[in-house]
Amino acid sequence: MKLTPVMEKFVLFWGEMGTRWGVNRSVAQIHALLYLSEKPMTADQIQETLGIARSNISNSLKELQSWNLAVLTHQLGERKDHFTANKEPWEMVKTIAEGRKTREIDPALTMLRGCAEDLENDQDTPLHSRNQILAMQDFLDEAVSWYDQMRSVPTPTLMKLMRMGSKIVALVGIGKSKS
Amino acid sequence: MKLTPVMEKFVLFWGEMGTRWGVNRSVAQIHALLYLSEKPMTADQIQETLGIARSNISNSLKELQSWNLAVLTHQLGERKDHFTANKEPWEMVKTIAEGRKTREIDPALTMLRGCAEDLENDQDTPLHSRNQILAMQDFLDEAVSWYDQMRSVPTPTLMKLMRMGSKIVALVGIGKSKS
DNA sequence: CTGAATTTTCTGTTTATACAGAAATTACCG
DNA sequence: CGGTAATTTCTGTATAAACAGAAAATTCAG
Repeated sequence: MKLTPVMEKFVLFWGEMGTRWGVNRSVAQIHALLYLSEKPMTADQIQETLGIARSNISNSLKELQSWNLAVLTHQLGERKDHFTANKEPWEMVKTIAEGRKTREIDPALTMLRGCAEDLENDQDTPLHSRNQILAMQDFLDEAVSWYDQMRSVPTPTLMKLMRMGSKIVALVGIGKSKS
Repeated sequence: MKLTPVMEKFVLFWGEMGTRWGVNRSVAQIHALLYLSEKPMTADQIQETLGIARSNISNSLKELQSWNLAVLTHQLGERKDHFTANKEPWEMVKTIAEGRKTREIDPALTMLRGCAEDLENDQDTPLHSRNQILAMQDFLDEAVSWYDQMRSVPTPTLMKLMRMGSKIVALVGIGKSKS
């Protein structure tokens, strides 16, 4: 697939973007390409389009699959593996959120719970530091509990919630009365 | 300041965490340390505690300041610069969100707007790809508009909203009736 | 079972980032 | 206007990640 200048601009920027979020450039570029592409692409097609080494494509696709950001599909009568990405930005964000939660937030909570346990028989850690650690744990616990609930809310509902913006505050009636 | 084992565990983990989010280890460690510390710390104290080079501390503090995650304070009668971090997890997250928005989302939107402009006089880009680019722009526009509204909501209100979890969906009456 | 197509793993190279130590600059005291 | 404390910038080095090409392994058709 030949990229038009606009598509190239998009793919390159997405690649740069990725690096800032701890994703490597190739992975992000391939993801952008699949996002733009109407049809599933083979590793060879990706290679021709982006001009990066075949082995990198393979590893990057594996990485994208592990995040559920790319899925392997088969085309009728074709032997090669084809890959697609979800085309809905909202679903994409949800997928990324899910990945980051399991890879980063959950381990962080495990660590924090470990800290909390250690603190029970610890006379040395200053009170303020103890409290800070526990406060972080509480915060993440709450955030995860919120996330777990929102996860089950269907995307169209989430979209509506988002479009309400801060109007939601008045609607649920908090902030005006002291509670 | 001497770190107890628990504090060390926290700081080290935070450092690892940072690398996954595109922040370098030293920066994240220093931030964690300031988060734990009751009193503002000098660069020298940080150096003694974490054992990383003086120059790194300097650069890392500059980085943290550019994110508003560390602020320079002066202690009475002390000549050295002292640094503190916000101790509230919520405020911390808000600060990070603000930084990422201006550094990453805003430029992304600028790029996308540029693409949209280019697309006006572009006959080559396939329809599907056009639509994907525009869909991403719409999504980010909406997300930013939502964020701009939420930014002005006071933290305690945000906390209450979060504690409501998905109950909020029923309260605002969406999802049940078709709209 | 053989051979071609396809994908993955392996190995060395390049590139970018993190980092330390020294030098230089800046700020502040008497 | 020195002199010293404090901080930042500069320069080289070490480390880790990204990457390419080749080799190996796997898959599938006939």
